[in-house]
Amino acid sequence: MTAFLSTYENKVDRKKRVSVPAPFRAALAGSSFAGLIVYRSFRQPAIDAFSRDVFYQLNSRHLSRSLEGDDFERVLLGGGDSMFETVMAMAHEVPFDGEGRIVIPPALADHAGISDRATFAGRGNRFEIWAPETFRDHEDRVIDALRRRIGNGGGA
Amino acid sequence: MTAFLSTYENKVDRKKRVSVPAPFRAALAGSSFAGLIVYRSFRQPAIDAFSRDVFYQLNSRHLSRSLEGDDFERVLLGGGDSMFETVMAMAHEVPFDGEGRIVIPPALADHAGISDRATFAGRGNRFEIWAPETFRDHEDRVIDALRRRIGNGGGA
DNA sequence: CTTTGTCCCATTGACACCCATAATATCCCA
DNA sequence: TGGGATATTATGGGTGTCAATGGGACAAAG
Repeated sequence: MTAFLSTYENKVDRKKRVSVPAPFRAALAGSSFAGLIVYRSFRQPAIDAFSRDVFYQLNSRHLSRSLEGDDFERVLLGGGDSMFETVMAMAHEVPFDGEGRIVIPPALADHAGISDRATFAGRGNRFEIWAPETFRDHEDRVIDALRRRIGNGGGA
Repeated sequence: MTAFLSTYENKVDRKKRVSVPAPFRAALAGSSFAGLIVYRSFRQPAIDAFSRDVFYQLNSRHLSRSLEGDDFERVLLGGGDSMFETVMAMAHEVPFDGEGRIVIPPALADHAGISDRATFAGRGNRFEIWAPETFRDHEDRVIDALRRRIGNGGGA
C-alpha cells in the first residue's frame, strides 16, 4: 500500500473546493470509492483523513475481534468501545469531483480554522488537513521538542 | 544493499536540477522507485536522503503493528509516535529524471543554504546533501574534534 | 423562484520527459 | 605501454503534459 508522504498547501476556492494533492490521490487509487473519510481530530485543531478502504478494514477487524471472543452481546448491542463508535459516527464521506477536489464539511473547516488555504500533511497511513499557519506553528513546536529530546548526540 | 560512500560535488543548473552521483544511483538500483526520499536534517543545515523502499517498509510495519495489537485508537487518532509522523510530513519524494537528476525542494535547499552547487556526502545507509562551503567547514571541525580526542585519549 | 451543490470545460504554469553536447573515465588493441 | 575508440557521466535546453485553479451550466432541493 502506498503511503501518505510530505506536505502540500492548496487554495480553497470561493465555492469551498480544494484540490487533494495528486500524490495523495494516487495513494488512494484502487480504492472502491473515489473520495475520503474525514473527521475532526480529537487532539488537534485539524481534520483527520483516511482512505475508505483502511476504514473498512478497521471495521471488519473490530468485528472479528468481538466474534473471536464470542462476545455476541457486544456485536449486537455495541458499547465497550466508545472511541471506536464515536469516530464512526463523526466520520464524513467526501467524494472527489472530476478534478480531484473535495468540499470540506463546514463544521470541520470551522474546527480547523480553514478559510482560504489548506495544508495537507502526510502521516503515513493517514493524512491531516490544517489551516496553514496553525500547521506551521504546530510543527515548529513538535520539531523543537523532538530536537531537544534527541539532543545533538552523535553530532557528526 | 550497497552503501553510500565518498563525497561528490555537483552543479545545480538554472532549473534547479542537480545530478545525483552515479555511484549513489547505483546503490539505489533495484528500488521500486527511481528517486529519493529527502527531508531537513534535525541537527544540521543539511538534507538527509534515503531510499524510498526503507521509508515504505517503515510505514507498513507501523500500520501492521498497530493492527495486530488491535490498537484502533492508535490507528484512528494517531499521535502515538511523533517522530514517525513528523518525518512523514517533512519528507519529500523526489524522482530522478532520465539523466539521474533531482530537483531539490526549495524549502530544503534554503535550509541547507544550497544555491548553485551541492555536495553529496555518503553516510553508509543514507547520504546527506550540503552547500559545499558549509560542508567543508563542518567536516573540518568534526575531523579536528576527532583528532583531538584520539590524540589525548591516546593509545596508538 | 431562489439557492445550493455537482458536473463539465477552459486556462495557466510548473515540471517531467526528450534530445543534444561536452567532459571524463574505461577499454581495447597495436 | 601508449593512444585512440567507446561508453558513461554531467550538464544544458526545448516542449508536451498534467495538476491546480477558475468559472459557467445544469439539476436538485427548499
